[in-house]
Amino acid sequence: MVKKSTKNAAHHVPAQNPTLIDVARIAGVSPITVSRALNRPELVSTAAQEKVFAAVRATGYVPNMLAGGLATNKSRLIAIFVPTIANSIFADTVQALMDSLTAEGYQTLLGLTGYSSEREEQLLDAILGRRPDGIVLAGTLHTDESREKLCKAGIPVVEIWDLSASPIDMQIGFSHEQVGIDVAVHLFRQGYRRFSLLSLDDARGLRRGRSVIAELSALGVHDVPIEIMPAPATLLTGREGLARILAQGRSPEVIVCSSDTIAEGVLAEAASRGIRVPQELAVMGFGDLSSAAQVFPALSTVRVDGARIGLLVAQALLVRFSGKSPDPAPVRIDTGFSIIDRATTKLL
Amino acid sequence: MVKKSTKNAAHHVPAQNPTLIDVARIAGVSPITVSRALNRPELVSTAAQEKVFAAVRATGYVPNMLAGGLATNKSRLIAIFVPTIANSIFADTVQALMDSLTAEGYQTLLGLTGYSSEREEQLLDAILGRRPDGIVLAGTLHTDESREKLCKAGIPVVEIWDLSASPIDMQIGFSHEQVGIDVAVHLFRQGYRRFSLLSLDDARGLRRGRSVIAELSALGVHDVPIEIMPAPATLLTGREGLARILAQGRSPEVIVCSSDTIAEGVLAEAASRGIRVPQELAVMGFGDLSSAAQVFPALSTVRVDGARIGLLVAQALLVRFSGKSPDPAPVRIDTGFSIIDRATTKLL
DNA sequence: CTGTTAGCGCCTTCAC
DNA sequence: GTGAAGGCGCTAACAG
Repeated sequence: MVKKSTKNAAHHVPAQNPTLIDVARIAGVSPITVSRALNRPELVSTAAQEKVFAAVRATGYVPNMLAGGLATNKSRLIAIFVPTIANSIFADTVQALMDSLTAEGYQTLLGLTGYSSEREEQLLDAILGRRPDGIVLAGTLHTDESREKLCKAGIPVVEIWDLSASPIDMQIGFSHEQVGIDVAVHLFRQGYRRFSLLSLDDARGLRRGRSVIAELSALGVHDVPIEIMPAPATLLTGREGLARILAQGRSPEVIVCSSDTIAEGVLAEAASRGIRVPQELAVMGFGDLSSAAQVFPALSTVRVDGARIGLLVAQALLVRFSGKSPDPAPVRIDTGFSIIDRATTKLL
Repeated sequence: MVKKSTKNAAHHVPAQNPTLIDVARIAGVSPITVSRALNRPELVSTAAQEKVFAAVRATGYVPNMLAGGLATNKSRLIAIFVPTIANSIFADTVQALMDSLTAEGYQTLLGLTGYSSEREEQLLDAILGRRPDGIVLAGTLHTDESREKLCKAGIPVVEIWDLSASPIDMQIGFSHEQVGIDVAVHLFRQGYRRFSLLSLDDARGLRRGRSVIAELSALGVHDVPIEIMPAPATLLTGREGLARILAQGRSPEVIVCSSDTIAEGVLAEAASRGIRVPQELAVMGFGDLSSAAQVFPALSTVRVDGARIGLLVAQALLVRFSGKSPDPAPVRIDTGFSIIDRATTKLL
């Protein structure tokens, strides 16, 4: 490394990022005044403020948040864990959350947990090292150590897209069991009796699926088969899923899929086989991913308002940060969902 | 705020995150030895290492990277700017980049620039404040001030998904002009003569479109119309786009779209109007978003290997970071693209 | 191989 | 309304 001391030599060297002290010197005030002018301007006279702002502009000063964070023990960083962002039902949530937080001066650290719990552990450590002010969990945390570490971190945690028992801290989501029940009842009322389920090997998807099966059973429809596909979900997953179901000699009237991506694959496979949807085969998805209806007028789905969840999460966190109450009110919001029936009505 | 001093009182207080000093005390070594054991274990005796690791485990110590970053002037943070992540052609790139960087101990700061250049400015400031070690630009930087700030930040910058003139620093992408030329030539050779373009109001999309028009003109096909839709791209954009084109009384043989999302909308609109694709209307997309072929066997597209770009970016950055050369080799990689023709062959 | 000293850039506390 | 001193947690640089 080249030693470039001699602070005075402001020749044409990249000049090292200017610091608050540089700004103070140029503004002719003390460093702390600069700090205050930038962070709590109400504590500083207008005259001083102007001198400071001028100096900031002149130097192109950008506050070093690493230093600020170290001093205040606040990073203004929120970590959010998601299995993946490609083609993800969480995309809207992440986007909304980031938008809201950015507007309040927070940044987001995205953690892609993927499908390996080992990766997840490492990632958690790495991110905890950044001392985030809050953590949002969109996927499930697979290992117990992870959960423990989270708790010990002593920061707000929001689990989203679910309402499990045993919350770590806050929860903003909906009941996957209820989804299963509502889907089952809805389709049953439409007149469907021969069901097949197609699910990703994913905790929540399976919970929804089991709930569908249980409810159907209560309605008198037994032995509903479920085909489980390995992660990750792609369109091929759906195509192959339908192929398998048909290869088993089943002839369902309706296929309930654990995600829209899979459902779209089913539609593609049906199309390539000349099966008319929904007349010969109805398809139900989940997530209303990318407004699937606009491409597939015949796809019904369970719509979850991902953006709203993101918004609520941001609010909940910001309230926590502003809150003085040492023992904050517990947050547990059921955001609900809605069944969008575009074309499952059975044509008898 | 409740004052919780008296470090000895390790009763059942959340105990404040343990610091390196706590670990050192417990391990019976000096703080710097702990630091070294964790960061450059080769400089520390095995005996000391073991004492340190034991103490780390006992305390659940997680290094504070804010402090570390401040001391080393390295944040191990890479910022990446993308217009949006929902339904984005950059998703694969982001995913691949994050995966590679995470494996090397770097984290990613995602910046969603959206479509407002004002937002972009703020965002840039906020992120520069984190002192990232590198910046990746997937979208275009709209304002000149932004570009200047970037340069003055004095860190590696990688512009991706493009090969414009006047690079800021490194470039990893392909020529959008070349895409236009290749698409034009390809379709012309297939026998198409009546074209319509449908583009988002987006700098690169328009560059591709203009290039298609110019090349077609060179081939003797003139007056190719281009319909420009406002951002953001959704499936509705495509549907409406086709509707407009048809409403103008045009009857193109092929529609060249600026993105797969738009192309999928066109397919949906065509389907709802009973227009057979590709027999009556061929459709060409761009990006090969989420392997569109698997859903739309009749959609041709320009395939870009987004994941590979992400990988190359990570490599380029890591080389820079390891590199001692004060004047590193310039990086400008043409990743190319390929035209995937699934069904544009004209059936005469 | 290990420890000491000093300081990264900022903000808190307390004084004026 | 402003400033001076000290420290946040960690790691360079230099000793030993």
